[in-house]
Amino acid sequence: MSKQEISPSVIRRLPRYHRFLGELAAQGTIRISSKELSRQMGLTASQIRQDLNCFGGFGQQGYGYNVCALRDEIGQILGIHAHRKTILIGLGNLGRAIASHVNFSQCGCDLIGLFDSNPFVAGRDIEGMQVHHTDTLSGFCRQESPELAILCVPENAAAELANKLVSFGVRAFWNFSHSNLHFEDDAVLVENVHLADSLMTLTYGLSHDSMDETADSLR
Amino acid sequence: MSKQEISPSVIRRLPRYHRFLGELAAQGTIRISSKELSRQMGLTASQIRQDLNCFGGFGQQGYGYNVCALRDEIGQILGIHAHRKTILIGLGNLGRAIASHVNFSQCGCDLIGLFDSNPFVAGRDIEGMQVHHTDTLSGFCRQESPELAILCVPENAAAELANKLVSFGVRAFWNFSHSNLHFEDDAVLVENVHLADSLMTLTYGLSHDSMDETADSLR
DNA sequence: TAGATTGTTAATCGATTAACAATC
DNA sequence: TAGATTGTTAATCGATTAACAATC
Repeated sequence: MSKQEISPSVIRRLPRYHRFLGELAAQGTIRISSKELSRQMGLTASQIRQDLNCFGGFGQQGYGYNVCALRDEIGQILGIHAHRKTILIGLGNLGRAIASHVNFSQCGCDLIGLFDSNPFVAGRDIEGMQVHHTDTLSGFCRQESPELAILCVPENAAAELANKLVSFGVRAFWNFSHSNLHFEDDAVLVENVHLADSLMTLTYGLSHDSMDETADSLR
Repeated sequence: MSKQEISPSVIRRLPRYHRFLGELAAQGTIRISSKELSRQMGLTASQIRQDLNCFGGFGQQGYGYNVCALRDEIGQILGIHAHRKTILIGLGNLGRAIASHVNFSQCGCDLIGLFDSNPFVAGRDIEGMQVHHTDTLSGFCRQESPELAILCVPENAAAELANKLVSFGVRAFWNFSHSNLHFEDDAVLVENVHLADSLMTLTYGLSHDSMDETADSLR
């Protein structure tokens, strides 16, 4: 159990810290102060120090933070060395893109199985992995015990599938179907990804931008 | 210009309201109270009423909200009827998935051009649209004046490309390259999407779950 | 009218920022 | 030592929740 409950806002910033520190390390930067890091990330130095001190004192007064050491600490906190067994269900356009585009090992995940309910897709090879038919999920899970499932299935199939997977022992869902998964049992973790929501904030921004004539003429 | 500046937290909830109201409408629900909607969405009724009242009084005391009318209002606020001219650059796995998977018109966007720098990709047809070579971007933008660009290019290509596009008049970026775009000029809108960040919050959750033995044994 | 539910103000809570003593 | 920068406490700010009068 961690010291205290860490707030979601802090947790959501951790991957970003990890990313920036990785870039700094790649550039050969050895040390960095919270002030300089805040400048580069567009945060305040206070916030960075507060965030990090949720987990421990990783810096040194008068010196700052060692880039590599801090990155490693954050990686540990995130659990990126955990090799969580992960399966992906639904190999349409999006599923295939996720399978090939996301760096799973950098996220602490091992992608060990691909599944699709379409018999013309099952059997094919994608990214050097064979796609299994969803009918074989039960047996696969009994044997491999995956912890995390990525859902790239149609909206109407997601809830039923997820329930089944929970009964097979899956404890976390990265859900790209347009549904809103939710489990009473909050031992089951869910990230509902709605890409369109992110695009719509741009649509909103464009409409409410003072530069914009369309919006102006509408009011 | 809108009444007051709306907070980003409210704006980010709008697409979600829109989505839920759409589902309710599809189910034939005519009216809904903030209380019932809050139950279904996992929010508080207070928050819903506060959020909506940023934009106007869309309800009726003693009755609640008309589902369709409210949905239309939120759609207007988001600007989903704007037909923003949109281009997508980079038709690798992810670019192709975005092009085919996202419902652009529902987001107020018209996807009018696909571009790739690879001459073997340029010329091909994707989703019934011809892919142009990135060399033709300048001319295309002069002619069509797209407002929004979706970047599915490699990290190292994103910043330079984005700068060029701004000079061509593009005012908003949906950025899937692993870079962090940022413009001093805050008339340029940016949504940096880092899919892996979302996955990592699950990794974190699995590691800090009390059920988890790996994490326990590490402390 | 009575009941329901909004719109809105006030209270609370949490997250961010500022300040500064501790210390490398 | 002097300077820099952390870790941490206190102050501020903003967002969420609660309460209730207005009103359909």
